[in-house]
Amino acid sequence: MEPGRGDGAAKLSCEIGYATDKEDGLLRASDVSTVTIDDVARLAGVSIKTVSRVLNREPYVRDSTRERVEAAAAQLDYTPNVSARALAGGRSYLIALYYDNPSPGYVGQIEQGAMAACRRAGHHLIVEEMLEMGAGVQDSIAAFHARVRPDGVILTPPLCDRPELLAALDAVNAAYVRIAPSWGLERSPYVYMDDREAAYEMTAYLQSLGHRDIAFIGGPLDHVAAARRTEGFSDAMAAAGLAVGPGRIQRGEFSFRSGWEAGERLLQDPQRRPTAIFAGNDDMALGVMAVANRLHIEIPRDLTLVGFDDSPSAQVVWPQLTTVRQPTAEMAAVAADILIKRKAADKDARGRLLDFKLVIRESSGPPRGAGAAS
Amino acid sequence: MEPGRGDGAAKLSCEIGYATDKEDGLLRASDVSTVTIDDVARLAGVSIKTVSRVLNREPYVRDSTRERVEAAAAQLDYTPNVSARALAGGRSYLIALYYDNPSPGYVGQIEQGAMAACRRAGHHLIVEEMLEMGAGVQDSIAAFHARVRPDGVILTPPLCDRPELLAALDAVNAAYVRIAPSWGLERSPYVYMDDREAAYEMTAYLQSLGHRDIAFIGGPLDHVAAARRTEGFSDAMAAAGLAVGPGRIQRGEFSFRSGWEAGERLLQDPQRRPTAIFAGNDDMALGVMAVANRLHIEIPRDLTLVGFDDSPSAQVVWPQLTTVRQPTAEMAAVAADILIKRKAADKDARGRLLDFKLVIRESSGPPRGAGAAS
DNA sequence: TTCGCGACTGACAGCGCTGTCCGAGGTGGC
DNA sequence: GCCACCTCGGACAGCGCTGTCAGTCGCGAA
Repeated sequence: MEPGRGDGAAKLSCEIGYATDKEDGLLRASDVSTVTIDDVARLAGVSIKTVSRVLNREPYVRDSTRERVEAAAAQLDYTPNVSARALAGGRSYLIALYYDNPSPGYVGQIEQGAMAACRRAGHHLIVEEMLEMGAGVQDSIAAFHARVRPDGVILTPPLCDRPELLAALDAVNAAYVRIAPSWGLERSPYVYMDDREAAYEMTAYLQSLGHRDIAFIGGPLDHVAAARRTEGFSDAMAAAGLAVGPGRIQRGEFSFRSGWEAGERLLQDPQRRPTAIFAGNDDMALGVMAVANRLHIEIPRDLTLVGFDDSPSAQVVWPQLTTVRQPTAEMAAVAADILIKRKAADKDARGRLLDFKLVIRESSGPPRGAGAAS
Repeated sequence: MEPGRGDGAAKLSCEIGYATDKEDGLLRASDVSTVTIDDVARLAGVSIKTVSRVLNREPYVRDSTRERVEAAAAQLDYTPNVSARALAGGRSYLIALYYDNPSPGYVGQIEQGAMAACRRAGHHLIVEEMLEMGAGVQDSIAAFHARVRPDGVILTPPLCDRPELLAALDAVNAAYVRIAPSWGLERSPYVYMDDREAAYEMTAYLQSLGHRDIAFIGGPLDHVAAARRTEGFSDAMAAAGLAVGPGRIQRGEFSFRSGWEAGERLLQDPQRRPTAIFAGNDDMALGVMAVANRLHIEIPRDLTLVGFDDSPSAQVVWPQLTTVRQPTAEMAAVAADILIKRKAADKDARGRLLDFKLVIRESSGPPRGAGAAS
């Protein structure tokens, strides 16, 4: 059935043979003869098991032996086969990334961070989109883990807050790390950043520019990170002794449209416009920007506008958006590392805090008519 | 070392046991006792091999037997283990997706399409970012294939046009499908859409709105799809008997910045502005939009602006961008299907053509002062 | 009735690797 | 100088599944 699968000949492992079949229409199977662990063992003059020990960094291998084995492996370009390892040992060398549907830019960042960490450790990333809700999730998770047995799972928000999902993972006894979870911090290791502090700093930055009448557009009520951003804004205003006027804190849904609507409420009346608007995420900031364009309010001359996330779109508008860069990729990398090392956060907490960064671009400036910044 | 790995007890497969170890700091290993193929065989009263036959849809299984096995499998929630299958049979049930660095939105779409196709077929998607160039690629591809042995590889543009990469894949005899390749169409199956036709139709749409002085911003010279878009534009203008004035075809790099620059050249002189600009991709269209905003040119009243790609940002600006939707996800799904079925495109060609779609949004309208459309 | 053939099923041997267990040396203490 | 102990290396049995091959059964043809 499979053409070109040499039977006895396949034993002559060392040589690299290219399959010669060119059967029309049939995709070539990858039946290049492989170098196996006992090729390495033979070349190094040791037993298979010793090679395995070197590979797995087990103790009790003489340095000289270790080096000989490593040299042999390098010479043959030997790489252990993941399936065989998974089958024999407990580990699959696969890390799964689950996501539902946050912005593609966000997921992309997460993916890259996780992938980098995996690559460093000889693991691989396998991506799963979890769309269905409710009971279906349990089944598909159970099935996935029975099939693949990933060494660990990375959960992105808002997925990482769904209780059925966590329950399903617990049921198959999977190791998982959550990124920026909103609750149940005791349930698993997690990685996060300080949203409150970031919002606080951004607000302080606006104040340092000379703004006193600053509006904030928050996110969904059930979104803990969003709440903490609002908190940071309020705290910073209070700390500076600045009043937050009525209607100066709007609620949005983290969408362009909701940002637009909040922007209209804030900017409609020329008499009551704030000099700066701090949107709880970039998408909403872009909504505000669209309103401003329509009303011929020039940014940053007439209005300072800042966002949060540093999404790709933030650089693809004019003026480019001042925003907060989340350490998204790093968070994913740390999460992957935790899973690969099979150790929860090294010391004290199970949560790992990473740093954000203010990204000052062109959409922010001193308020109109202000002299130098305070 | 591994706690809780019952030795003899592990044979009592049917029951689901949750590991009880709660060793502090140590992530739980997934050592839930598994239901294996011989549990199913026992329950169905057949041999392991027969279960395997049913699983793999092999012929020569009596219908009644098949049903009994399927019932048993369903009752036990049995799912075959991928690693074991990979080790024993030739197939890994893993499809790899290689990408370098196109826009995250694009990759996200590709991923989703490929993932959906994989899921339908009981496969999984494993994502690899190929950053390094040159010789490094060869090694890392060889290593990856030795480790993972994916059943097939999906190559996205512009990756799919790199000869060293194709050579490396050929060397390990991997099956791959390319998405929108620019050259070497005979080297592998591929999936694509008709960029020329899409650009032609978009141009015709602009003409139908009443535009006669239309400018086009093309892409990089070596980008075949870009060239075909330019071609479609030119052909449509010629077909309508419309002249393309000097400087009306600009070249960009598919980036926001290059769109901006082209936009400045096109819009700087109020006397010589086109009534419509067709940008070769959305990012460049957004660059033009930024220039227009700055110059207080109102879209679509003073200028019609359209893009190509339907990237996520296209909806996150105001006015929302009229553009061409590429069947990105479908292309990836088709690519995955080809690899899973292990058959090149069914009949005639190795290339599979998919349909695009014009997405009319708010950035396009009749030229200023025009009455009804022609 | 016997033969032959196609339909169907099962025993068996691995795939490439790791965990377990055991045994051979070497080392140091008394 | 002997034994206990530590250090290191190898034999062996699978992990869970599939390919191969050798059957067994039933049924129409000879």
